[in-house]
Amino acid sequence: MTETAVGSKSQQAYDAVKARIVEGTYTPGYRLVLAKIAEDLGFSVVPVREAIRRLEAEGLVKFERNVGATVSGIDPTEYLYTMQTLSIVEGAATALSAPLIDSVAIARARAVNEEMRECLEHFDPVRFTTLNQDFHSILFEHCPNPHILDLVHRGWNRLASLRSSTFRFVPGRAQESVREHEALLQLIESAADADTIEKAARQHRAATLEAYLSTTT
Amino acid sequence: MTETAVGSKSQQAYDAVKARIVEGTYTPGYRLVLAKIAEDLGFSVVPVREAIRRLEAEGLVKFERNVGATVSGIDPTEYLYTMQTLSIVEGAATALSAPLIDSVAIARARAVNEEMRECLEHFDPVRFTTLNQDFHSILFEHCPNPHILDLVHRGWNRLASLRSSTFRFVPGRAQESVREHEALLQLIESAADADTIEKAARQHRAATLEAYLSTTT
DNA sequence: GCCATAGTTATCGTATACGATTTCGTACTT
DNA sequence: AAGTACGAAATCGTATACGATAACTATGGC
Repeated sequence: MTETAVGSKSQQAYDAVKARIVEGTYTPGYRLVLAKIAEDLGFSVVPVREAIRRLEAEGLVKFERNVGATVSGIDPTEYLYTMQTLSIVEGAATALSAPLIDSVAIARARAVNEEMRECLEHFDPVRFTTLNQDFHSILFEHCPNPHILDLVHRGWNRLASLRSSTFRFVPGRAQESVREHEALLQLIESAADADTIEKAARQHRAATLEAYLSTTT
Repeated sequence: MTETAVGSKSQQAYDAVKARIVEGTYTPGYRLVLAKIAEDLGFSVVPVREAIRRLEAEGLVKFERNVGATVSGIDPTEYLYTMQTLSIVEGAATALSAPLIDSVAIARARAVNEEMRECLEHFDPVRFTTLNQDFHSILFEHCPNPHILDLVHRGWNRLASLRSSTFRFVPGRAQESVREHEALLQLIESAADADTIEKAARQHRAATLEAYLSTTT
């Protein structure tokens, strides 16, 4: 058995659809027709329905009764709300996580940040954004409260569909970002109090949001 | 048609099961058998399945593949996590909401708090807890970010099943709580800065959690 | 007398089928 | 020519049916 972990067909359907949304095969506004997806995947509509409902609960798709599901786009307002929410929960998660981060994790994070710095030369927004997630994951992943961690993951998920291009819109922000990362690491290393770390982490994300907003206005 | 607003059967099933969990008909650990619920409600299992999945996404039920769903209990750890999460998101929601609260809403909140104070005489934990939710709802309901608001609602939902008795365990906390409410109102009235309000709201909830924890240890 | 194993039952997972609702196109009326 | 009403096609919502999985029970061997 090479594919033990696949689980139920609902699960497979969930993974498949989610993957296509994240990788951009299904773009925002795309009409998700149950029957068609079911046929593509090779099974019936029932598991697909469940998968869609789960994605709806996570906010990745919008569902309208008797009409159908569409990939929920991120209009600027939606982006703002999501980022703001993420700034709050991620800030909290990072603060709670900080005391539990050992020195090897710090080193890993610093290495990732170094890669980001190098990446600034011949700037690749997609790669930069991936590294950015890696960096922050290291910081908040030790958060002992699974609920908060779950909220952080959901936030990242919601951004996933446009995540690949976040820094495309605000290239100038990238350098600041790398600097703030280092500052954040030093706060954690020096065992700064939770409130300070939370504020810094929240502010870091809020700054990215503001940078984005200033390009559109 | 006297029941226009009921919507789909999935929705009805969702509402029905959720109601029974909240009101305590289905206690934590209760085994939710799809076929039985379907029969009770008078329709087939398919809509019930979807309802259960939604409740799972909200954390009200736990689902195990090929085994079934049970009402997710709140062991002390779970309670701690939920309260901590709620303290963070509710604090943020209250701070964001504060500038938008007009004087009539303040007056309403104050009236509710007055009721709570009266309620202290011949203490009724259930009524007190209901009023407590009313009070806080007034404060955070103006939060302009729907995602955060949604997280707050989910948090309250998770607590719903044991909410009716929260203050039964910590009767001493009730008086402090009323005092802190008034302090919170004054902060909002005086247009205190967001950070101050957020801290106060968060601390208020954290204090309830600590009071609860001190009874068990 | 206890443990292991096979059979049974309860319950879930998925497929298929059909009725319900919405949407879109077309023809008819003004 | 524009608007409305009717009808057809697409899609969703739910029911029923059956196969799959896991918990339970009883029986046999040690």
